[in-house]
Amino acid sequence: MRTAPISTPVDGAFVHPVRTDDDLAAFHRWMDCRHIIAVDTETSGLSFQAEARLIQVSDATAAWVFDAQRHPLVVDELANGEFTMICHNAAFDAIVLGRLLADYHGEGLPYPPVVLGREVENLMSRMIDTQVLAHLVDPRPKEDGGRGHALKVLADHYLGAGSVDSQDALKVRFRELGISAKDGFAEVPIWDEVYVRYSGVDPILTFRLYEVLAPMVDELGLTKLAAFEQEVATVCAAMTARGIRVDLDHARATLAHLAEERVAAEREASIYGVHNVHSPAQVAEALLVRGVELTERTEAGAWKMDKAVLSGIDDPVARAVQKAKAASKAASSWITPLIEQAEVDGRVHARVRTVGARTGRMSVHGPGLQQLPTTDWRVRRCLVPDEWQSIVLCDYNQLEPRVIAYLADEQNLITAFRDGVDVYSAIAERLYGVGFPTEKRALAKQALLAKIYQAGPKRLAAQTGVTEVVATQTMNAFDRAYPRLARWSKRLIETCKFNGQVVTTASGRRLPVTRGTEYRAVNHLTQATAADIFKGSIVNLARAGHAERLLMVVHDELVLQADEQVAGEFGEIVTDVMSGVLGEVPISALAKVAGPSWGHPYMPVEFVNA
DNA sequence: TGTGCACGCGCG
DNA sequence: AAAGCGCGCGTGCACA
Repeated sequence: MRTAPISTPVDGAFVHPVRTDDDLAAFHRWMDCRHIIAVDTETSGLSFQAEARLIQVSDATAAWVFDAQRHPLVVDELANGEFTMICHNAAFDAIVLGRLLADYHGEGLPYPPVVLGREVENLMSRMIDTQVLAHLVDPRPKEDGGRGHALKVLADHYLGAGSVDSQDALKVRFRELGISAKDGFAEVPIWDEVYVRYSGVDPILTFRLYEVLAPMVDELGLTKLAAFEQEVATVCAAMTARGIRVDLDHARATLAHLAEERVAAEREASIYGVHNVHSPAQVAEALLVRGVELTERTEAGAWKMDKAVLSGIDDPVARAVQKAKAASKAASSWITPLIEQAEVDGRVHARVRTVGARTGRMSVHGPGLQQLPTTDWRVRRCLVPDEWQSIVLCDYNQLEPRVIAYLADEQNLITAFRDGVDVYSAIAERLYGVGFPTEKRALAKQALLAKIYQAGPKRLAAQTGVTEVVATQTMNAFDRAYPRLARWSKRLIETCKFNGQVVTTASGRRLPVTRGTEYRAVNHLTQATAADIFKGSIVNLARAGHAERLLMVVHDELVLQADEQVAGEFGEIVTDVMSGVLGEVPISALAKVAGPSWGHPYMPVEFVNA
């Protein structure tokens, strides 16, 4: 008995539920000799351990839909087949399928991290991600004049307007069934016709999207870059699957301390009438009442009440508000997410968007491990290595300054890098002469960063505390001391204004130029080139056979774990992999053995031995 | 109740 | 003529 196919709003496309032996036989006849298919999964939610509900396999017109919990052999076939799998956001599906495989192989929760990582790596290595391809063709997010990279908008654009939105259709269906939008994906009956229809439509659109994007990728000269991104994504998906162990005892104890700190500071603030420290309007009001002069306004015209403003106000209200906000920030932005997002295995499995930024930089979320504070060591202290392992941190030395020196062919900077001297001191020396006052080093450093970010004197002044006049003099002196850098930036911006729609990095990565903000191209080119170098180190680490040691990536830093006894040597191996040259510019990295937690290098000495 | 914007703040 | 780039994510607040 065959189950009746379900029609779809997509032209010529049908969805075949696989519920009987005859359905399965028909699927196998369809699959025979295929070398490329689209794969998608539906889950009960978006968290790492969300339950798999449906698995969909398709070409451009036919989708086959499986009950994920009832078809172990299909998952095995996907994992061990010879075909390529097209997915939209492949890491998500690879992890869902990898967890199913671990289940079927009798691993059960919690999965051994390395086993799960290998399943995911194997699956990922045979997937092509249309989200990545779309990003390479046009990396602009919605908020930045682009389309973003959601399946729906990409289908609309590349396959013709009016494509169906499965998410919207499903939300309507959830409402019909009387289920909240939040719980819909967990509670909608597996064989609900609407659910199955739209679950099948997604891989069909993904397959069609691939057929359009693949030739574009080739025509734009992005074939090699796409393969490179694929390797990066494979390493990062396996890293997510393995996760990082959380010291939950330490996390809970820290949370309690932070609550005490917050309560004490809030009590202090409430004496002065501030009952909500997170309401800038209320804080401003309380300060004005106390006769404090406010000058800065926000974009929307309200009184600016950020850290920079508050720290410049000598008043108990400002101090109490800052203290309360700091404690609350640490608790709700980091410690609580670490506790809540730790899975049954006691680990966080942060996801990596390998093409997260429009520059090709990666971003991490769920939780956002790239933003953990460096000043409050208690937060990173919550993340610990596996048994008998030691955390090792390896980061590039001044990667972006080296990159911009290379791009601009600025010999006056390149010389400093080649000589291996402290580059910020070298800049200060060029600006202020031998024996410059030590505090000038920080100004010189910020001046270089200002060139990288295309900041002006106003910003440099605010950042460093010098007057705007001094900041202007500094920037001018910088341009005289590094004339090739100044000329390169100026020419790049002019070229972009004249005929620039897109600039490309050496890897071929496309960086669209937005009219009116052509100056950003200087930063985009620098940041994107640095991102390519960083990703190269990940690929090389994998090729050297050490990818399984990777715990997290933070823009120019690799967080790894290694056997305690060899952690120091391992750090050297990794920094060797990371190091190299960019033209004449040496690219170097430094390893640090952190030991029992990611937070240890950030602790004051008296804590380390305690 | 859910959503989007403004603001703030952490990182590189 | 002048321009601080790139993210994730929490709270407050207005509005559907």
